[in-house]
Amino acid sequence: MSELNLEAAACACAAEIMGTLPLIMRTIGAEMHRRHGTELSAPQFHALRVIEKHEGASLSFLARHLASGLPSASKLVDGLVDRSLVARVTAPADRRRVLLSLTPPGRAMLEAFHQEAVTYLSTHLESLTDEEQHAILRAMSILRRRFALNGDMGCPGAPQQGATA
Amino acid sequence: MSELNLEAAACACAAEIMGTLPLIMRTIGAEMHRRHGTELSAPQFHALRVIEKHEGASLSFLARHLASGLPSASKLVDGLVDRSLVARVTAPADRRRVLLSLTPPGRAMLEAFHQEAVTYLSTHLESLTDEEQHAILRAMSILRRRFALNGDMGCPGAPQQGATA
DNA sequence: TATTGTTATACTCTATAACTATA
DNA sequence: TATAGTTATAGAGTATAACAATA
Repeated sequence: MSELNLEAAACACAAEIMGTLPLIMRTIGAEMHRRHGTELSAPQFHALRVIEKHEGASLSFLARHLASGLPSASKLVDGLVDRSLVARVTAPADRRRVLLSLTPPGRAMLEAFHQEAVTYLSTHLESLTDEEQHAILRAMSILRRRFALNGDMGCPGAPQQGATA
Repeated sequence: MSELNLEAAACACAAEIMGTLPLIMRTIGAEMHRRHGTELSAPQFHALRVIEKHEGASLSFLARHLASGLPSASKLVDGLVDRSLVARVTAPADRRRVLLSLTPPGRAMLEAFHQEAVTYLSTHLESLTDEEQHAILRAMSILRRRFALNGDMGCPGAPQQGATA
């Protein structure tokens, strides 16, 4: 019965997560949208974050991290390149591939939006006790380890070689 | 300096949340999409959850909870009504308004998807220790209180009366 | 006149399929 | 032949503006 209890506890955890995370994400999204309109959509913000963390990422790599298809990622990048937020150049070593990187304006906009979201979020957390804040930090640390993308889903630019197998 | 530290701690919390929550949400979304394709999109799932929790909600109420405009909500509901997942009837007391409710198939589909998401999530949490699971439960409880919609954003069907002012 | 909701139109995001270019 | 990416086309979601119906 201890295994059964473990599973029940995991499900209880999962249900709480399903009841809480979407609420927080919508709260942040709504506030950012209220302040900046359609200046930077959630997919665009996400794409910038991936490219920032993986400078020189290929389009396939981005698509995997976006959990979307190549055409979607390609079109998304089109818009970011048109607005000079992302640079897209052909890879010298393999001219089929592209290398993505942030332009200085792209980096600046990403940093500004991220900082603004963090600051907004923190207004909801300031009145918490030290102990409560530490509980959140600890939970985030546990969750991040559990949900971290396995092996970074391949090198930023390298072709896929059975990452899931 | 203690106030400064409190603010810094809140920002650190916020940054961890920004680094963790989107990752989890994308993981769930990608898995659900992998299993069910476009059978039920995230906005549709969210709309069903709001209507389930607030039977008889008006379109305005739904739009507020979706953090979207009335036309978006109207079109979203169009699709759900066309698929017989949601019932939309004119309110007898005020014929300008509509009352939204789940149909039995709508309720069944929502329950199935929610249960599946919870079960999938729980597979990531089963191997955690009791203490780690409790840390997550506690953090979710704290966060949910902080981000709960104030006063439910008005009664489900009632007109807005300066909720933000 | 104010409020609820819909329709018209446009843009972003995503998906599938067909295509190009490179390896 | 296989892989990386783009283009073509279609559908969902959202926004603004204009409109209809009701209060």
